This record gives sequence, C-alpha cells and structure tokens, in this order.
Amino acid sequence: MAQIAKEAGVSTTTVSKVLNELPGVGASTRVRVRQVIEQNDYVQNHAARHLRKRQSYLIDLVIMRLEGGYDVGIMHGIQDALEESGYRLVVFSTNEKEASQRLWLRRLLDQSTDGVLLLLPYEQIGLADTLMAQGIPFVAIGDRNEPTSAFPTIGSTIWLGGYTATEYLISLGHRRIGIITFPLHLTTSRARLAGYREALERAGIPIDPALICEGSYLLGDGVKQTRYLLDQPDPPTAIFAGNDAQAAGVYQVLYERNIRVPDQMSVIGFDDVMYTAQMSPALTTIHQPLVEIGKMAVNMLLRLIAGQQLESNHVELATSLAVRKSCAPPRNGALPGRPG
Amino acid sequence: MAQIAKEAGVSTTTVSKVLNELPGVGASTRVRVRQVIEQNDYVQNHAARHLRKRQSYLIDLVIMRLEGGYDVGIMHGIQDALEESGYRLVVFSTNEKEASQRLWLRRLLDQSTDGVLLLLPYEQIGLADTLMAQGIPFVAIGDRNEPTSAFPTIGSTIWLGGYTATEYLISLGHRRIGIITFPLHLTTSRARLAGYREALERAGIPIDPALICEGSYLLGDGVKQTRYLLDQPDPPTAIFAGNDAQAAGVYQVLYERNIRVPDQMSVIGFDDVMYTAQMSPALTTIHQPLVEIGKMAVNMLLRLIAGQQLESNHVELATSLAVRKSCAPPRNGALPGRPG
DNA sequence: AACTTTCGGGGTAACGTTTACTCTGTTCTG
DNA sequence: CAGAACAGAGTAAACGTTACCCCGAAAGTT
Repeated sequence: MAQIAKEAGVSTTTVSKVLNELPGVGASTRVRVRQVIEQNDYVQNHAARHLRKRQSYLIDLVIMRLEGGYDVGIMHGIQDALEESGYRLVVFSTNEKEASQRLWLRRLLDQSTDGVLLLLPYEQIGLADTLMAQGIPFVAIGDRNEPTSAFPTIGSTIWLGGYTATEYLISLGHRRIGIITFPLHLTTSRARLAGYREALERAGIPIDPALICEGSYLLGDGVKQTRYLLDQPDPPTAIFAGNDAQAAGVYQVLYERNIRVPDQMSVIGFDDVMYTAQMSPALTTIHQPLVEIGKMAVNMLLRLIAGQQLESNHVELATSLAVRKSCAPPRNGALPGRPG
Repeated sequence: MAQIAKEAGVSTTTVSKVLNELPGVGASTRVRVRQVIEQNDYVQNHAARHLRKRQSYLIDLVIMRLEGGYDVGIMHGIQDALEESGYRLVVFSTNEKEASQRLWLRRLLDQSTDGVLLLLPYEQIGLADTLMAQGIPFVAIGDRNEPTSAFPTIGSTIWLGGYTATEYLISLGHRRIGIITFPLHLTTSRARLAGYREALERAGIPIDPALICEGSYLLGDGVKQTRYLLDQPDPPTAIFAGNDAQAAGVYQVLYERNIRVPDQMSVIGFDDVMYTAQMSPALTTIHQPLVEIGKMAVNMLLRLIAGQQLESNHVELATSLAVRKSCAPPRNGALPGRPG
C-alpha cells in the first residue's frame, strides 16, 4: 500500500480512503489512485485488514457430516448468496464427535469468524448457547425442536408438506396410505404426521394406527418399516416416506419383492434432494426449497452481522409438491406374495 | 496476551514462546504461564497471528459445483485429514462462471490462503498456472488430462478399474458387454476404455465397436446411450457405465422397459459414490477410494505448505471392485421388446 | 581464575491496514 | 476584509502477535 501511495504521490491514508470508498478525497485524486492500484494489481492484505477492523470476512458453516442430499442443496443456496458478498465460507464437520466440536468452538472465539450457520440435526445444537454467550451472530437451519427458540432459525412448512403429500395420494384414489416418520419426539416429525392426519380427516378416511410407523431418518429404516407395512394383512397402496433416503429404502424392498412403482405401489418422499431424479422411477416428493433456505439463511446472517434487527426470528419457506413418476392411482387386486 | 503476561509476571515474549512451544523458557515458568492461560480462557487472536506469521491457517477447496456424489466423498476425506491439523477449510464453488473464478482468485492473492485443493473437471484448471505463478501451494484432485503435468495431482487407477469391471462381467459369463464412456479426448476416459479392451482381449472375446458409445458424465447420457445399446439387433447382456450417475440413467431406461436388473441385464458403475447404496438394486461398481484420495490430497498439500518436497508429483490410489446386486450371469433368451 | 558457552528471559520493532486527529489552504458569510 | 466553515490530504497511533537481538547469570572449559 505504501508502494501505491508513493507512486500516486499521496499518503497511505488517502489510498485507504479510496479503497474503502470513504469521503474526504477529491475526485481527481480518487481517479489517479484508482489507476495506480489497477496498474499494480494491488490487493489488500487480508490479515492486516482483519486485525484492524475486527472483521474476518469469513463465515462458518457447521455441519454434522456431509450426507450428499439435504445438506448439499442448502450449501448451494449458501454459496449462491455468498458469491458477491465478499465473504468466504468455512465448512466444518463435527463428525458427530463432541471433542471436535469443542475444539472448533475454541477456535471461533479468536474473532476469526464473523458469523455462523448451524446445520445440525435436532438437539445437537448445544452450540447455540455458547454462540449466544459469546455474542457471535448465527442462524440455525432446519426445523428445530423448539420453534420458539431465542435464536434465529429458518426452515420450511413441514405440516403443509405432510398435508400436501397425503392429499395428493388421496386425490389419486388411495385410501390406505402408510407413513414412515422420524422419531416422534421431534417437532418436525410430529408436524408432518399432523399434516397427514389432517388430510385423511378432511377426506373422511379413518386413521389406521397400523399404517403409521416410526423410524429414524436413514435408508435402513425405510427398508425395515416397508417390510413391516407390506407384511400386514391389509397392506397400504401407497407409502409416504419421512425423507428421500427412506424412500430409497422403500424402493429397495419393493424391488426385491418385485412390486412395481407406481403401478402396484405409490411412493412419495420428502425433501427433494438432488438424487431423487436419479432414482428409478423418478421419485415424486415434497419439495423443500433447499436452495432458497440456504440463501435466506445467509441473508439473515449477514443482516445480523451488520447489526441490523431481523423482522422475524423464525422464518419458514413454503414446501411444494414435486410430481414425478412414483405415484399413480391404486390398482385393484392384492399384491403378489413374496417371491421365491 | 498482555493481560496474561502481567498475571504470570513475565513478558509477552515469554507468553508467545510458551504458546508456540518454542525453546527459551524454563520448565517452571512454562507451567505457570500455561496455568494462567487456562484460567483466563485465553485464545490467540487469529488476525494478528496471521499478519505476523504470514500464515492464515486456511486452505481453500475450489470446486465447480457440489454434486453430491464424487465430490462429497472426497470432502469427507479432506475434512478427516484436516481435523487435527489446525487448518480450516474454505469451500468455494466457481458455479461454472469464469468471472466468479477470477474474483476468487484475486482474493487469494492477499495471502489469505495457505494452500489450495483443486477439484475441477478436466481442463477447467487454468487456475493451476496462476497458482504456480503466484507460488501458492496446491494439489489437483482427479484424473487429469496430462498425468505428466508440472503440478502435483492425485487420482486413482482408472485403467485397472476398467479392466477389473470388465473382467468381472466376463467371469460371470458375459460375452457382449456394452460400455458407455466419457468424451474420448480425455485421458481418464481412454484409460477406462483401454482396460475394457485389455480384459476382452485376454479373454479372447472380439471387440465390437457397436457396443462402445461415448457420452458425457451426466445421467442424461446414460439414458440416451442405454437406449442406443438396447435398440441394437444384438444388444449386450451387461452394461458398464462411465460413472454412477450414468448408471442411474441406465437403471431408468431398464425400469421403463421393464428389464430386471440383474436377472435380464447386468449393470456396473464407476466411482462408488454415496448414493449407489440407495439405488435399487444396489449398484455393483468400481470403488474409487474417494475418502483416501481426499486425505492424501490434504497430506500432500500440508507437506507442500511446510516446504517439504513430495516423493512423487503424481499419486494414484488403487480402485477396487464393489460387488453389490446389479450383476449376475447372463440369461439365455432375447430381451423383451419395448413395452407399449 | 578468566574465558566461553548455554540458558532463561526481556525489549523493541515490525507485519499492513484503518482511523482519530491535525494541518493547510480555499471559499463563504456578515 | 476578518473570521468561520469546510474540504482535501497527511500524521501517527493503534490492532495483537512474533522475530530478532540483547542481557545477565549460571555452568562448563582451559
């Protein structure tokens, strides 16, 4: 910078003012300094700037472990929103280890981050308290257990998603609709189930508890619960999975048993992650606006960093139905028995 | 830090020495200073350290766009290897935009990165030259067009993968094996094809050019080329896809046409990305050690950053066969015609 | 005993910015 | 025309570390 100042015949102060677009510099000087800067390919030193301004221009994304679905969609949104902002994104996986979380946390306290995005499942976010205590701005992404939490969160309309999916299946003519949920102590899970119930009730279809089964958010549970559903005396004609990974599990069982989707069984997922298009047949699912959620999270965070107040501490974006090829009207006639 | 120094009755110099584990401090003093540091929950200021040491403890990963397969596997490896290193990972998506790449590059020049991992397809890496010119350490991940390149690269044994996959299908009894490749001007693509040829030749099976078709690395091309293969007068009994996404495209066509995998058609993929397990039936594929590649890339980079020489500029890790459920011995009898 | 080496430790000056403050002309006001 | 007001530009002091050099004392060497 001293170099620039000398060449332009001004002081470093003036150069700094030009770079930061501060007032107090004459128009002609400003132009001249700009030119010299261009010519020399000068870039500000990040560290010095960081030290002086107490801003790192870094924001941290904390994630349990990159799964390749939900999280990737959100990361796209984050990257998009950050692109022009001048901020860089630091990604940190906790790998489900407490210790590594604490290690990371310590490192955040040295003012090396301007804000944090939390993309952690459910209660995992003990981090939130620490961040609040430290006064580090942050936003929690995903549907939290306590929507009334003191910190900013962003999610989507889960209840509506549950309702929409169920209503769609009903509109196709299904009466016996199986649903696989997440652990029911989670708000998000209960919301989805409530939407399912509401849709059935409105259609005047009695709710059969035998068609509701609880699983985790993993593919394996999709497999297990599907077997359970199919082995009932009066199995469903459609299955509503808790997320797309579970739906993949549903597909596996159906494929094994030679049950065609959607001819013999309709399947609907939740989330609309990237690989749904790669499933055969393409999965009809409830679309969560993952990219938009990511973008919005960044916008909220940047506003917090800038010291602005958020209009609302809790934002929900709308889910919608993504119709692909895994749902059809039910066929009459019983399912084929187990092969072999 | 001044605070700590005062409380421990030493100078900041000594505190610094303790923190950096430098010699020149007595054992008892060292312990005392440590205690005071603990008590005060003191953390070093990142910016100041960065400014003084000219090290940011940040490394940048440049990626075109997170896809959720190949890249996620590699990121896992990177995260694992970085966990204890004290480095943080900055992720940057170029989003296929030249402009945004240049923007990013400018920002790197302010010494705000200690090293770069390049995870870009094929020739996209014009970046490499700039990085070399700037003297920024970097490693390119993935199988490059020019394995003899001047910069460090890491990949896997593609030729062997092509050979192994083909040999496996032959061992199951297949004689007519279709292969879908990437654009053939790419080394990686040619290597795979050469492996395929070698396996056929060794088995004494003549090579039928009609069974070799060129595509991109996308699912859509898997669809297109599969249709082409199936519509031939004497279609293959097995298809070797260029990667797992292509294999998903193969699955789609087979599902549409009601051709069962693996009973009526064997399918083998390449890469072994996360979601192969979610495909129905689970995809047999050539496993690329993505996690290990990521780890190794980090190790190489850290060594470069430390100013050490690498034993070899170009590292290849071994591919292997991941047997799942999409391959079986061929059945006699023609495939069913097109449905409808 | 005088000299040299080693060790523990401190003082000071950077590192490259930003910013509060000062200074110098020029223009405006009464 | 004197004084105020103001704009443009510069001075110097931070920001929190670490690198380098120095000093004094203890220990080892001749």
